[in-house]
Amino acid sequence: MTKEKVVIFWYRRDLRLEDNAGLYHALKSGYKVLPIFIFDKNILDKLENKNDQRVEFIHKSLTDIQEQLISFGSSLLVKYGNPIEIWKNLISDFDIAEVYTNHDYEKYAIERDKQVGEILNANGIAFYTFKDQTIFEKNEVLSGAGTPYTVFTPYSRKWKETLNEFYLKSYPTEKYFQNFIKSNPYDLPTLNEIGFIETESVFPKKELREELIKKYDEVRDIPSILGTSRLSVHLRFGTVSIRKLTQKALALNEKWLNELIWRDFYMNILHHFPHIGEGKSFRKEYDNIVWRNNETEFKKWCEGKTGYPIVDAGMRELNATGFMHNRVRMITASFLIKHLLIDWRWGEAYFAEKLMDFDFSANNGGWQWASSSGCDAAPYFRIFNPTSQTQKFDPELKYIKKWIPELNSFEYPRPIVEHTFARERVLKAYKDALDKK
DNA sequence: TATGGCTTTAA
DNA sequence: TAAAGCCAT
Repeated sequence: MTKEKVVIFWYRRDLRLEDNAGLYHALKSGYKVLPIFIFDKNILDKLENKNDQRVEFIHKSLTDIQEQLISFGSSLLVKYGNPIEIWKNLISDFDIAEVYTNHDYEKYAIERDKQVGEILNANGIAFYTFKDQTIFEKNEVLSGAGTPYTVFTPYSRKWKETLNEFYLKSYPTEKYFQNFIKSNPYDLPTLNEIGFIETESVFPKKELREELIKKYDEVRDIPSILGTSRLSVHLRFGTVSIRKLTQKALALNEKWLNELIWRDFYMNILHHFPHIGEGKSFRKEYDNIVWRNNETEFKKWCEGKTGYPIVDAGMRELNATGFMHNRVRMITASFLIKHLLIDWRWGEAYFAEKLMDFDFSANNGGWQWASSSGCDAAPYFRIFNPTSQTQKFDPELKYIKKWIPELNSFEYPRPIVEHTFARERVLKAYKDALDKK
């Protein structure tokens, strides 16, 4: 008996059924659609922490999708292994007509997709990919001269000019759910089977708190308030649609819209300047800085024991929850780089390991901003003063006390370095490096 | 076989 | 950004 020809939709960081570009096109292909997800051994094996909340988040999101699919007689197929090997097996297990997926702009993903595409094409299978996780990508927002923007403000202006209703329209996938292939439910591998353990994490809700977003511009900088959307993890894994959120942002709050545009901006920067994906500074002259890279101090920073309360509170929030308020991300990053004169890549890697919402382009963009090596970065002589940042954004020490209960006891460490001394030290290091060119 | 300018395309 | 299709007069 010949197998029925199917189209495969490959889920990656777009873990939702609704308003999903690649899924929509798959469902309209004229073939029955088998949705799949691959737990990538190459990525998972590098995660040292076996109670990684992100793996659990993915697992939970897949379970949600699975429940919906089962409710109308279809099922998600979830595999665990090396994607190249998995694809070879899929090709022999199914009679695949076409494969659909959404763009991913990270270095590893681009290489993986290229290899998968070659294998599929060699077997006569077309591989179709779509923009889904950004509003604009690649060359859709360019300057008048046809070059990519490297400064946010003109980029955002052009972004807003280019925007129209069409770009925000939802893909009505729900009209075509009958085009998923009917199947008995496939078993999802358990977390345990892929080498991880349950953490009983509580994840932020994916519903947008509209009343809060209306006041976003007033409260977003106060880390003691839940004044931000807390949707970053959902954007990271695509459990919410960027088009729907952008519609909301246009209606609710301009400042918050700008945050979504920053996200597009950094993803576009990664596309146009791939050297930042290879551990290099956006501005190459900043790779001449001679870092101190003191491992003991780095460890203290990681553990939240620098003796600077706002820095320590942030690092402890990160360690305890996998999240850090964005204002505090800037302060802790600036402190590591400029007060301790430690290579921003060390901090970038630590955030990458710990942040539930970790996204390469946004994380790298943020760290290069703080280190002054990035596009549209803070000037190198801008050095956050932890004390005045505290006075401005946590004057009653509410946030700090939440994370440092021993603040006023002898247990709390003395400052690791004196502010004015550190300031002069880093200014000289930067000056020396930048003069060298 | 009628009208105007360009490109492509649908959510 | 709404509605279509394709090329040149």
